[in-house]
Amino acid sequence: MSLLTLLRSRFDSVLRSMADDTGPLLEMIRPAQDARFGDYQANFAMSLSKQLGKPPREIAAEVVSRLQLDDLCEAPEVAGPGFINLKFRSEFIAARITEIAGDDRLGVTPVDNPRHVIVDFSSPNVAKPMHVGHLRSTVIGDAICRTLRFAGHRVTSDNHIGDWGTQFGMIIYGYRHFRNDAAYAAEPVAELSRLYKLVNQLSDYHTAVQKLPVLKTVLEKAEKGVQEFQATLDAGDKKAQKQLAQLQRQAESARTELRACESTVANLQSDASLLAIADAHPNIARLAREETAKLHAGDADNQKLWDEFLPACLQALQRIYDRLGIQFDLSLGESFYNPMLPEVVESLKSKQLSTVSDGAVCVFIEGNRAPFIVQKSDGAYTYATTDLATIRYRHETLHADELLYVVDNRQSEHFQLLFQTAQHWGFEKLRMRHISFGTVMGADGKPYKTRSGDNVGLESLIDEAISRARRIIDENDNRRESPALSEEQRARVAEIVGIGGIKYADLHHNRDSDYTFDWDKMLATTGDTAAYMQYAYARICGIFRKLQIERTAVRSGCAVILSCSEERALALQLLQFDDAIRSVLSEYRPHLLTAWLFETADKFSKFYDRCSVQDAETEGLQKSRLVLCDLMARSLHTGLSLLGIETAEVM
RNA sequence: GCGCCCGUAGCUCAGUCGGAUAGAGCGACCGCCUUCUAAGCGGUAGGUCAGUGGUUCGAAUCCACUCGGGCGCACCA
Repeated sequence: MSLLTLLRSRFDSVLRSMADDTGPLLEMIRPAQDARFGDYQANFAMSLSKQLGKPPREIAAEVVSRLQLDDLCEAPEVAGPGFINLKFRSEFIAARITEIAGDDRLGVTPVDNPRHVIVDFSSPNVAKPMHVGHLRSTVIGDAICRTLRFAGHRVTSDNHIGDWGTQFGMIIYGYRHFRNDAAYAAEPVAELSRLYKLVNQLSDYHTAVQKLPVLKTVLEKAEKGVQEFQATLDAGDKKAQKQLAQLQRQAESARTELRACESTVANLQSDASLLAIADAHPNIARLAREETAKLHAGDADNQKLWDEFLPACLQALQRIYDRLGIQFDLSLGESFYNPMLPEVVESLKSKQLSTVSDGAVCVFIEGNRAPFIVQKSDGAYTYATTDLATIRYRHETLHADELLYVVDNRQSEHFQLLFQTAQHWGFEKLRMRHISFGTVMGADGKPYKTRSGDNVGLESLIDEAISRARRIIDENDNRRESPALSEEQRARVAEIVGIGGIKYADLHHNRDSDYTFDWDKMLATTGDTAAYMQYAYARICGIFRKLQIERTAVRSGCAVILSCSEERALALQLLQFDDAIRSVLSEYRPHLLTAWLFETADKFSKFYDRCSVQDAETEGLQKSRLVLCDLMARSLHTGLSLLGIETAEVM
């Protein structure tokens, strides 16, 4: 049982006689903020004071007098306005460590009510190379799956691949008109990706050409508006000043948009051969859309091309997942749900959930102005329809209890509408949750892009991380009197550290926040990084190597002695792994696990610094320290593995 | 115009659905290797928690407004 659960159950029996609902009060028992206040603190007395009409300190004293805690804690102390400070007895901590020393689960008890959770993450489009925008979903989703599984839930990871959207029309169009056969034969995915980009570029060009005069007019109007307003402006009128600023912002954004448009046009026109192609395909955007429509309508030729393209595309994706060490139980793409879509719309209609508006079949959710469009006016279905079909399939066929969607926060409105529609549609019992996350930013404060403005490819990102890690490893090992690593080991460690660095950097931020991508911080050997944790792990392995002791030899029958504050702090920290896992899963926030890992590694480093294992005063103390070391190593290894991060025995 | 999110140390970020003197890492400065991996450890400096008002025993946290920034908003996914 976790320490918190244990404490709370003891408090619960006392609080029951004082309050109807003890839940919120028990929530207020937490790890102490400051070591001076002990290990844990209970803060409920103050909020209980009004309810009971007694001073908080009196309440706290009464609770303390009735508490049965002697076997766990020193005598509780009432402090300040009514805090109850708790300190575990060192004998209790030592006994618990001995108990879990041989436990594969490191003291983490499986959940009481396992659920079947389907986690929908990564979800790239095929034919477009994966880029840094897919990183967070992939890494966070994987960490959530692993943690849920470890906690005892049944988990199905599902990659909802975009394999049926408009990009296929573009590829088909490109393939028919611009294909380079030799390139296609050699590297089909690269060639398809080139074709996609080309068609996309040509479409954008024509759109930009059309938009140009409109944007010019908009800008002129906006600028004129600013001038006129300025002319009549009363300098003392704050409201007018604000209005002016707004008009100026509008003009500025019109200017930005116009410039972007102009540069799209200029870029293409600067390339004569490209311009010739563009001129020869003036309606490329519409024609590409029509290819998509034909595919969806069951056109045999397009279907044949799709069947031909898809395996190669999936294989390319798989290569990246293999490098990242990520596996999916299912990869049911959009195409899988295509046959179910008409029925979904029929069902919504028959339940009178939908209305037709401007020719489109829509579900209107109260409080939302925007409709949830399930069938466009041209008869085509949307991703809303697919998402509904997916929900039904996951619940009725896969028997999921809970669905998690690891998707960036710009889609939050879509998911709100989706979940509410699904609830009205009859899935009230199914838990559905959008696990949203922020954007990966560059040093310039804008979404992370290459210098030329393209998305950063995931493959090159991985390569870069590994090669940077390799440089650090070489430098360190070469500095030693006799290098500890072979060429093969260095290459392997570089992968572990490089990929671990990418993942850790992502996971250690609260997922809601945008975060700034920074190579130097990501692969720093100091501070809160994967490398620091991995290094701590390798140092422990070094102790066992040096003393020529098998790690498994200390997992049973060794008494734990906590002879100094560093040992005690480390031991207590290790007992909190269970609570760390719980906290991660309560709102699906992996950064709470990175925080625990860092604190643990930090406490270990202090222990390592001041408590020699080799030169322990007694044999018993050495054994005890070996127990702590082994448990520490396994906690680090397990904790990192829940984040999808590997460790090396030697670094 | 409507809606959602954000503003915390020089930088990057935490801050556990209201709790004690607001934390960490990096950077800066000062120390520590004849001793298990110094990719380590100890210490110092650094804050008007964007601003104003409110709610109460108590606010970075809740409410209102203001300022500043980001992102969505009808047939793309």
